[in-house]
Amino acid sequence: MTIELSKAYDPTDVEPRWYAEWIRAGHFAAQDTGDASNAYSIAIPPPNVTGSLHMGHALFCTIQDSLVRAARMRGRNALWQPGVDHAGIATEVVVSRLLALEGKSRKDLGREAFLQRVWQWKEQSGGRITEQLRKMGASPDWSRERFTMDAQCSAAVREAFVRLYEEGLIYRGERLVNWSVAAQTVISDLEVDRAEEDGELFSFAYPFADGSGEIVVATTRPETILGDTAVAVHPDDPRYKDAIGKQLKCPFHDRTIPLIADSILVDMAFGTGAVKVTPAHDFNDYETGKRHGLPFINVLNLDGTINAEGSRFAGLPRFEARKAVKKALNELGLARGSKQHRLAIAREARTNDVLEPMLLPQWYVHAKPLADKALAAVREGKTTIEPVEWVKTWEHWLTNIQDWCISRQLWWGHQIPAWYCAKCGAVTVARETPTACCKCGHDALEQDSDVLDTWFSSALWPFSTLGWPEKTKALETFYPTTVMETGYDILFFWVARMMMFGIHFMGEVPFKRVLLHGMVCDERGEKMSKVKGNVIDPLHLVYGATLDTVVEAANPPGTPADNALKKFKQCYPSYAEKTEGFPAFGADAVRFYLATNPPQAKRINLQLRQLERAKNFANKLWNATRFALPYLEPLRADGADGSLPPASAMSPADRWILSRLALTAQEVSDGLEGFRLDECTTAVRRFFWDELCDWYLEITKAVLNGTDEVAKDVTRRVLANCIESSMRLLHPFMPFVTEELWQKLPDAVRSKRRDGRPAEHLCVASFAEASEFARDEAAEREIAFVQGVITAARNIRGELGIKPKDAMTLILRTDDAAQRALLDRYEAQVKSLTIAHGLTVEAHGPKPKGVGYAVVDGAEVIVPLAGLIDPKAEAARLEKEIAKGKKDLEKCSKVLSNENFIARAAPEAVQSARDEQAALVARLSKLEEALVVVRDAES
RNA sequence: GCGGGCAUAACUCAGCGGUAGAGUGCGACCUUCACACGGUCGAAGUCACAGGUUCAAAUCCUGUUGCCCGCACCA
Repeated sequence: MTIELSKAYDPTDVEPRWYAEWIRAGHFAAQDTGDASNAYSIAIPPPNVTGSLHMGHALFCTIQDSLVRAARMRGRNALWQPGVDHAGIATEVVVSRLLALEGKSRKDLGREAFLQRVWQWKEQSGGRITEQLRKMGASPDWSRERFTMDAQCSAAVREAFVRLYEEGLIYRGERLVNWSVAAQTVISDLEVDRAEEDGELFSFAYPFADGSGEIVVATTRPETILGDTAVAVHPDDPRYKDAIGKQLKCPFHDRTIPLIADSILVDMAFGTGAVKVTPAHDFNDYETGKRHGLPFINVLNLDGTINAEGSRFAGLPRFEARKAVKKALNELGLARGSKQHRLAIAREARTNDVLEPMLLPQWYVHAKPLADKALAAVREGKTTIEPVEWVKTWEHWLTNIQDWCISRQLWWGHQIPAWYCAKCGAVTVARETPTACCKCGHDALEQDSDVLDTWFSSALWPFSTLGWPEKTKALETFYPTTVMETGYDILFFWVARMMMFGIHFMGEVPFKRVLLHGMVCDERGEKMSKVKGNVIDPLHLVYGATLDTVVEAANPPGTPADNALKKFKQCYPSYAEKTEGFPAFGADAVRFYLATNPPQAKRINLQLRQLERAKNFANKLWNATRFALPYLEPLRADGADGSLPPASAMSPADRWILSRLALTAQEVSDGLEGFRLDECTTAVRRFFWDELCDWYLEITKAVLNGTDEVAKDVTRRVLANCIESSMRLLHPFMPFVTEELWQKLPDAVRSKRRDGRPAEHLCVASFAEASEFARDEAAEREIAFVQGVITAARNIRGELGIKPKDAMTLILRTDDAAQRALLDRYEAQVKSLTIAHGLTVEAHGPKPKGVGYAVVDGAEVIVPLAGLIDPKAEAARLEKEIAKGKKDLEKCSKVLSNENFIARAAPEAVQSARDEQAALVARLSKLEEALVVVRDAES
């Protein structure tokens, strides 16, 4: 029964079949053995429950799944811990928008009902991203899927909060924070998006209270005048020196504020050199206010309207108030003009709302002591950060760390386990809901309405998912995790915080190695964003999509189609001419392509051509296997031996390809160890395509179609093992196509599991290791010689324009017995690969006329086809070769004529230079003789 | 302003002390019995610039120029 494969590989036919199989077999399940030595674990960076798969997810999925699959095949107890986080702000924004469609607000529903709605929404659409990860071939242990809001993770959050509070590492304090009016919550400094925008710098005058003139200041936020509590100048500024200490009259209030001197805040050269100070609404002014003991006047309500402090402007929304204040100053005759001004505006990422610095009480984590331990862990090598470039950034940030504001004024999240006593005002922080105030014992307690920052629960992820605070077998087995792999953009958000909490709560780092990847960008290197219209949905690449669909997904909803298309083509120039959208590249191709990017690349410019190449590679695997399968049929016989034959039975080509395979397996192994998936994929691609397909397969055709049954058996087994091993080496990167093809191979050649048990699927078969195959340098040299001869003959053909249909014969001359033996042995292959009709192997002799000529390792390749060869062209070709040789020889001789080189360089370097020189001299003399003969024929 | 990074073939990027690499693209040829999602051959780089260390530098050091990314930013 012969297995037939279609002519071209179709991922849409193959990919959907295997995932369910793997799941059914339970291959992704990790075991809580308690044995940490054989464990390999990666905690997934939990995607937002609101999200859908983007290229960044596809990238981490590829990298992590490749590492995990390789570990699993190597017999490690591999756990890829899956899950999603609750994404406080993002989710609340999404659900609030849905409510808005019904004409309702969050507050209309109330906390309980709103949370119900969020859970409902989460149940409906929260599973989307994990479904999408399955499409990418991800192999986490789904039975352990966690959610940051589930009971286990929530218990961990509460435990962590209470412990930190009891240890004095969490406190409540009033400070200036970034308030989002739109999201109705504070956000952390890290989540602030700053971008330059055009604004207006408005100038106005503060009159001195004593009537002795005025001082002019400027502002981009005139409404903050309502909260000014000083004007500052530089102490050394001669213009204002004498006025320091005087009082200034507030335009809208019946009060005066002082003119103070501050060298930190004030830049004499900017504007008038005088700055208004609003300590409750500006970060620099806040510091200034603390330095000078100024009052802090908050003028904003949480909804962004001006509060009672704003006198007649009270109740106006902030931007209305800005206009009104300007108008009023004009009317008072205090306006002193305005000008266009570029300034960096802070916005909240999800709502794009302008953030307002506000003085509000919030909960903080005292970060310094935690950060010091995280720093030490990396310095001591307990955790390594790769690529190493990031270590400096890590150091810089952690040494200058600010306390972490962990409270958010949201409903969706872990409510802070702190209760305030209505009677004495004391705070009770507890694991279980308390019934009495810890101080006065009264029972009138109200829980803090805020929730914790999502990153707080994410920071516990590597151990909360394993059951902490319980002492579980899972923790014992998999903590510390082996690798943390994520984007460099969340080094601070997440990696640093996991390190701090991991060390603090577990007493051990949460991961031994950190691997940071870059950002997937468009073809021009621009970060993907809907605003730019360059977002590509990875699943559109996997399954294919029409151009309309692709372009629609690239832009925000509602973008006009023609405009969207134009933007898209600008971002992806290689698609400028196309009309048909994406073909189904398949998950394997997307993965393979993503894996070819080195980890130190900060930007990964999505190159659709490269992706196409990856798809073609899958097709190559398919077709090479399709070609080989019929020849492997005898291995399906009962009791057939599919193992590698002894070296003594193998031909040089057999030993050569296995030697290359050994090298490749080593490169893949090294690449995995060093997180250089680019090197892994390059190595296997080269092996399979350039070596196995282009040479070995071609060489074996003559044998497999021949009559020598013993040779056929040997070749068949070598070929089968090469293909089988290639599938094993590639499986972590391209799980679907390799599984499909591996399943089609005869049983006798399919590898077992690492522990010797049979492997029903490739995904649990033992990984291919270099030790399975022998390096054979002699065979490598021999085949390199045969390849050299073939390439030289092809070169003559190509350069001289000898068409394939032109009958060509070859004369190969060498006095070296080993070379002659090889050429005899591979006569059929040399002929077929050069399309030569005849071939003679003989000893060196006088140069014949009218021939194409080349020298390979001292052997001569002669193409005696007088009728076909243009002597002029051949002369030109030889001259080019000679010029190249002379240049090399010159370099070589120059080095060797340097006495210092002979004396100081490594002896091997000197020897190899001498060998090189000798070979070049010999080669050149042969080529020059040949040139003379050609010129003879010409004249 | 402070810190970090990058400048290598037309493009995207490897290499990081011993004679310049890959893929794509480009030019020519080939539908030869797995694959045109293929095959063969070819052209193409003074490795940003200037110094220095070394027998030897794309590779190490210093400076210059040009880009990029963080952090802090002018009221």
